[in-house]
Amino acid sequence: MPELPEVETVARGLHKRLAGDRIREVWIGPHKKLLQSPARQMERVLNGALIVAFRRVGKHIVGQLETAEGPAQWVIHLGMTGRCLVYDAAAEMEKHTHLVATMESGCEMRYVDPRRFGKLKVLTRGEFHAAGAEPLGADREKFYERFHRRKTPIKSALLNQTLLTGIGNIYADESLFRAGIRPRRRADRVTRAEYERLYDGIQQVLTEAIAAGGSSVSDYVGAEGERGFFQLQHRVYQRTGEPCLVCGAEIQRVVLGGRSSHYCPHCQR
DNA sequence: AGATCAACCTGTGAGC
DNA sequence: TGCTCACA
DNA sequence: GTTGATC
Repeated sequence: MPELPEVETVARGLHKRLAGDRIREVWIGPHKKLLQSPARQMERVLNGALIVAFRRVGKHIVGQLETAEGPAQWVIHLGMTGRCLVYDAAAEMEKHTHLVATMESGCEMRYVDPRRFGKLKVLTRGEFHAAGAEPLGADREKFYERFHRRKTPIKSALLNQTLLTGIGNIYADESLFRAGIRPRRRADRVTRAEYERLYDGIQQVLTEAIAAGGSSVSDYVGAEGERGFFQLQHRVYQRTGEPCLVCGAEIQRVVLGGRSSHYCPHCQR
């Protein structure tokens, strides 16, 4: 599942391969629900656009474009199974390919998404901004202020993208493990000291995951098809029934808001 | 306000 | 091999 | 992964 570290990896890969290149031709598939801008507008903006840069904003990939009409932005959300891949030549078209941008250099950027939960749009005015704060380098005090009065489970708060943007199921569980906090603890019952540990845990987990190229659970791959390897360092996520790497206790699984949560009953309180 | 569940989709692996 | 169920 | 309805 693409969360902040995976999206960061993809954005860096796209930037490396495509910055400075120009889109020569765009093909858009029939599933219009993926589009948050009309297909016509998407084609008009992308066709002939110079790719200035790609960057990550929360879980969004933002392509900075220069078009005949002026600057524009290409905003991509990968949903659960979206992939942005750069192909060298006209490789065989993968199943579930929904958009192909052929570059002047000859390579193609393809958006592939089996479940079609992703979203694509173009903006021709204004700067794209995510609802919540970036977790990496977030202000410690603001982080505490925004969380500590909530009655919702701490894990639900971490998944709330209007508070912090970019944390998903994997990194919420892994951060809570590092902080020693159970996912169901009410956010307003988490102590100040625990919030300090949680903040540090988030920084560490995200930084390490980015360095590892993200987590390749299910079929996540980066822009050049490379797998991440942070899944090898998961301490609780999808380790239900296995021994805790710290204390040996059995990792537990509970469902919270319809999503699996994994924790060590001994290390996390 | 918060919790739960369904919806949006397809693929995969487990178990019978 | 095929069906169903759980899960991402 | 996100959103919207309902209790």
